Formats: sequence, structure tokens, C-alpha cells
Amino acid sequence: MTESQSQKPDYERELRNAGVRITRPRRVILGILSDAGDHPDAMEIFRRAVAIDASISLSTVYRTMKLLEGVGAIHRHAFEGGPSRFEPAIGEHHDHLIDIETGDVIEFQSDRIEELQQEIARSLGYDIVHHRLELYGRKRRKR
Amino acid sequence: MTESQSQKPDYERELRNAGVRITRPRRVILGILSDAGDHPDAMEIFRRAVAIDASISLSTVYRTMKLLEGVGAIHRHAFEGGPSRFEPAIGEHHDHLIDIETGDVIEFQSDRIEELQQEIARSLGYDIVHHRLELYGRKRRKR
DNA sequence: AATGCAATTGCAAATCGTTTGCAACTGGAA
DNA sequence: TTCCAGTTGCAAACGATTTGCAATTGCATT
Ligand SMILES: [Mn+2]
Ligand SMILES: [Mn+2]
Ligand SMILES: [Zn+2]
Ligand SMILES: [Zn+2]
Repeated sequence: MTESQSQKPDYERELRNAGVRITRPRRVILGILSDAGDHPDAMEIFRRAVAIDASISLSTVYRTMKLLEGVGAIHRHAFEGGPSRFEPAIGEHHDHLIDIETGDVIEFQSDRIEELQQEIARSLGYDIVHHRLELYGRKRRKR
Repeated sequence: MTESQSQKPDYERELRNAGVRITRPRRVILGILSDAGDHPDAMEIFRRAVAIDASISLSTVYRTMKLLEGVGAIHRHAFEGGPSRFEPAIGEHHDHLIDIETGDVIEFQSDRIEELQQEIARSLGYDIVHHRLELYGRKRRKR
């Protein structure tokens, strides 16, 4: 396997090109997002950021998330109940299954479902701009 | 077509059986929900309620929605951005397509997608408790 | 029909997640 | 280095929803 497909996005480059200033707080937040394997919310990102640079504020986390969402660098999820959660917009599209007991988020992907969504939308005279598919469930009890 | 399948749910009966007290505010709110053809939010329900009984409070609307959701009489939707929106839990299950330009909500149903969701969940070792499928799109530009 | 009391209400204040005004600060082009 | 528009931290504001509390009211019981 070559490293042609980096797992961690080079945000700094990407953002510079988008004409965004790379500041200290942003560099810290970008680093956190780059190697987050989960779907942290703003407060969690803030905690991780403060551990690196105590002067970072929650406001800046929120402002940065909004900016990154705006340039398409991250995705915002509004899972049931809780606050917005984020993840880098790398790799192929996927949807989520949320374990309603543990809160675990499991990713999955179904070309078939994606196709069907398109069909449905167009049969209704619409083009899909984006969508949201979330399954909420619990581990199947062993039989 | 007979009237064997009532379009408007008989909430009062349903709730009495569930051991819920039928108060004046509740009766008004239930009436509004019964013949709401749309997906109103709490504030909208409040407005419609006040038009019938000026003494109803927004708190009571919120408390009643929570109660009705709890007994499964209504569904709560958290469409992108806005506040929670509600609809009677009658008829067959359906999902929604939201017109991102007008805010219109269009209902649709796909047995195929529902099946695929089940398959996916069980392949991941889960039972689906509920799910959420929302398509956000815009009217296809006429070609 | 009158009684009794837990359930329900309206109101105001609180809460939660998020946004914003503002004065101080800083990245990075020149 | 200078310079200033962009960015920051802070505190206050925000919108949606929830909650404490004292007053009211369903409704089961006499
Ligand atoms: Mn994900
Ligand atoms: Mn609907
Ligand atoms: Zn998808
Ligand atoms: Zn569905």
C-alpha cells in the first residue's frame, strides 16, 4: 500500500488554498480533527484543544467548526438529542448507526440505498443536495 | 371508500386509556394536532392554540408534546436547523424530503430502503429501534 | 352535588448549545 | 519592520426547551 491516499487530511494546505488564515488556535483544532477517530462535539474538541494550548476558547472552537463546515472540510452531524458532532470530510460518504444504549457510532455505507434515494428524489421532481440517514438501535440479544 | 380508516386519530380515547388526564389545554392541542396536515413546531402549535383558547401557555404545549411523544401518539422531527416539528403518529411509516429553498416537507415511503436498513443493521449485529431518513434537495431545474 | 387531592397549569426564571459585539491581538503580505 | 484586515477571548445575548413553584383543576370518591 502506497501513501497515495493519506488517512489524515492536510488541512493546512487545503485551507491556505481556500484563503483561510492559519492561526495558532486553528492549527491546534485542525490537528485534533485530523487524528480524531470518533465524532467529537464542540465541547470535546475544546477539551482536547485546551490540553494542548490552554488559551484556546470555546468560541473559537465553534467559529472554526463553522468555517471548516463552510469550506466543506468537515461534516456536522446532529444526532438525536445531543449537541452537534463533527468529523473530517475525507474518504467516501457513509451514514451512521447509533447504539442507543452506549452511544457508540458505527459507520456504514450502502450504494443501493444511495441509489434508491436518488430515484425517489427525482421521481418527486427533486435533486438531492444532501441527506441524512441515521439508524438508532441496540445490540441484538444473543439467541 | 368507507370510513373504516379514520384519518383523524381519536386522541382523547387513546389517551384516557393510557391513563392521561384530559384537560382543557390538552383538548385544544389534541384538536390542533388531529387536523394538522403539516408538521408544525411548538411555537406554531402554540399560535393555533391561543387562537382557540387565549390562556394556553407555551410551556403546556411543550409539556404536552413530550407527553404525547412518550405515549407514542406523535412523532418528533428535528429537521436541519429549525426547532422540533411534530406530526400525529397515524398511518404507515414514511420519511421526508425537505425542499431547502421553500422549506416544504414532502413525505415518501420506500419498502426497499426500509428492508435494506434492516439488513444493514442486522449485519452489524443490531436491531433498529427507530431511524431517520431525510433528503434535502431543490426542485429539479426544468431542462 | 360537595369534597379532596394528586395532576396539571401559567408564569418567570433557569438551562443548554451556540452565536455575537467588542476591544485587544496577530498572521502574513508588502 | 510595518500595517491592517482577519482573528481572538471574554462576556453577554440568543433561541429552543425545561423547570420550580404556587395556584388551579380533573375526576374519583363520598
Ligand atoms: Mn462518520
Ligand atoms: Mn410526515
Ligand atoms: Zn448516505
Ligand atoms: Zn423510514
